[in-house]
Amino acid sequence: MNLKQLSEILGLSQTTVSRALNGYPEVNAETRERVEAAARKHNYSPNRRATSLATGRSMTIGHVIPASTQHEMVNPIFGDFVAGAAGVYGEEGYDMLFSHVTDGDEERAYTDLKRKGTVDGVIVQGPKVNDARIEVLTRLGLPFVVHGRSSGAGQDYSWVDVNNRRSFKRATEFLLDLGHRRIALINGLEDMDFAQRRRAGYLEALAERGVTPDQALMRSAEMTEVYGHHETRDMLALSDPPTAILAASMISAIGVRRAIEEAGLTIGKDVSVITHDDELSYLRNGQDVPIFTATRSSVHQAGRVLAEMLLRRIEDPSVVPEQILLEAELVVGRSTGPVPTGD
Amino acid sequence: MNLKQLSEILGLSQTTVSRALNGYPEVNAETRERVEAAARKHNYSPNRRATSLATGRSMTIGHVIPASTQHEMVNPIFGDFVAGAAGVYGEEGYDMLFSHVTDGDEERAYTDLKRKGTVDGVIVQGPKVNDARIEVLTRLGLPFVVHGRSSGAGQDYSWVDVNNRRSFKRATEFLLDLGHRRIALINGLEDMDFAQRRRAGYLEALAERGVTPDQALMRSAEMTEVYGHHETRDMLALSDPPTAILAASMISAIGVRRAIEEAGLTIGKDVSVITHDDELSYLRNGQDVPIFTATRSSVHQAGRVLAEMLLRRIEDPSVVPEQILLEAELVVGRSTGPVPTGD
DNA sequence: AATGTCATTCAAAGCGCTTTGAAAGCCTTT
DNA sequence: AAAGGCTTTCAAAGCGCTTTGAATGACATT
Repeated sequence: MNLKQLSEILGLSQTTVSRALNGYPEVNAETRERVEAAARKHNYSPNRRATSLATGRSMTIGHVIPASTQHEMVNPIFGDFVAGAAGVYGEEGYDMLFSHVTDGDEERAYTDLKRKGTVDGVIVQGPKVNDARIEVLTRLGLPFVVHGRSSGAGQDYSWVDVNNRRSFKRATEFLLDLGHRRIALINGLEDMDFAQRRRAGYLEALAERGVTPDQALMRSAEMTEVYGHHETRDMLALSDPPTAILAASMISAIGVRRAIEEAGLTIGKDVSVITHDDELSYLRNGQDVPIFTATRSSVHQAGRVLAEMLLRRIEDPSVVPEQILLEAELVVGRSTGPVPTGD
Repeated sequence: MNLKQLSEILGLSQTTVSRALNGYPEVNAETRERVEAAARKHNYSPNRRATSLATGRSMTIGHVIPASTQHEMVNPIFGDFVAGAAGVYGEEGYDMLFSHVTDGDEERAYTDLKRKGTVDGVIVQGPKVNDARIEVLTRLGLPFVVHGRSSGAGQDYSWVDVNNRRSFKRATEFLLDLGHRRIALINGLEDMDFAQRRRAGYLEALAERGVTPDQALMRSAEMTEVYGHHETRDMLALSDPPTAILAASMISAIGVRRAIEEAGLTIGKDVSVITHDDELSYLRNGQDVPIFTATRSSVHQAGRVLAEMLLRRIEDPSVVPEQILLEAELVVGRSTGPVPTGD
């Protein structure tokens, strides 16, 4: 059932039927009702591709997944973020498209997306320091918003980010207040912008209290469970092990906990742990009392906010870029305590 | 730059340029080269929507996410599965589209997808017992494959599944061999088909050894960490607590571990744990020696296999449905041991 | 009665591509 | 020299929709 057939059945022109269905005012109320009834009856809905070709809009939002950072996709954080965005897309009638790109081809991918008209806009995830994508997208004129920021990207662009520097600074201060001096940072990959900012906050807090940072206590990699475990085990074996650990995600914090327990130590007593908590649906930080003391910020919510921002930009691309900086809460759980008195 | 412009530049008809670019044989070799060079030079690539409209193929695969089972998307397992599928789509030039559907509207969503021509096929995830989607899709004639099976769906359809019954039977037997008799099952949601089969395997093993199943030791819910923790804590408080636990996923197993340790017990000694391990990228089951004894089957691999199967069906919808039953390995880790001798 | 206005409706062009059916040009065969 | 067969190219139709510009008819105004 297509528009032509429907209009023939109704004895109307395609124009009138199309207008009736799309809510244009210059259609007789009675006619409109007849058309709508017929559409329902014959189960008509317009062909997306044809509509898209005619209007120049695809009603689809793109997410480009590079093959290397394919890890991006398997990261549980990704799921919650994307689910947040998808909720908004759904409400507004947009679909979400993932384009899987072989490495280094990102620029070409965006160019293609624009030229082929596959999507109306894209969300940039996991921005690195000095991320090239921002310049490419600005140049292409393809509407986009960034989850996070990219230091040194130059352009003025739309983003939503957590105040990573401040939240990690506060977390570090919290540990310092408890008397800890040997504080380790199990960070994410440091070419990621967020990881840089977290480290900056951590270092800033140490500096203000006159604590000299120790390279041996600063680790950086993709935030898996095994990684959290491995680095913790490694650091606990040091002659001067940390008494507190800052972890970058719930997943690596789980590895941290495993290593601490394997070492026969008690979390929150022998070793304090603070993690960043993205409020992942499948990895809630406990039920009533949080398992981990944590800097908390919902990545699901961030997904919603970004999607809304992007749709606004698509509506009116001329609007000036928006920036939203979310503050993370510092919630106290059972994983932190005063520094153990040496004996 | 579109086809018309490109053909004007070249002094050729659109037909010839289109054919040259699409590898049709009836184009002079020299002409083809000229066309290809020009296309590269002017950075031409065909408009997806127009191509799609003309050919009737969208080169897109759909995944429908119901709002309720939106949890589906935030499930870390989902990420790995989808990444596996996305890899195949990428290689074959397909895109992946997520359609977010308000609840109960799934049937309409599929109907729309078909009628609007948005996708060439869909992957059905998380099939329930007697899943209605299979009948709908068969009726619509929209190519599809199922990740898992749906008992009682009647139709003959294509699927890839893990032998859940057998793997949970083996895991149970493994525990029985170690002398365990109080074996708990922390299952997934039991309207999910896979959970039913796992329970069947578990019960079968118990029955063959003459062990009477205990309802108090069988739990079922969405496989989060908190759930694993909660049920374990609850069961350990029983007057006759389990000495072994079967968990449905790494995530809930992590919660199980937490509860065991909180109770001051040692995993693998006081309580044995076996989990199903989907080989999630961010939640590897240890590095060399597995953390948990586990039934292991890569969900990433399943994603690849299903995607390939679907593309085959799209190529030739008349081909008879394929079915692949994957066997899970039973790998022994440090979470299982002989039943503690009562004292 | 002639003119102007408004509310409705329509025919046709256009979005950018693929594909059908025909034409043109050049060889080969008779 | 005419006919037939290849190879290569092309004009035009068609995919299903939106949208422009025009037409129609009813009604109010002069």
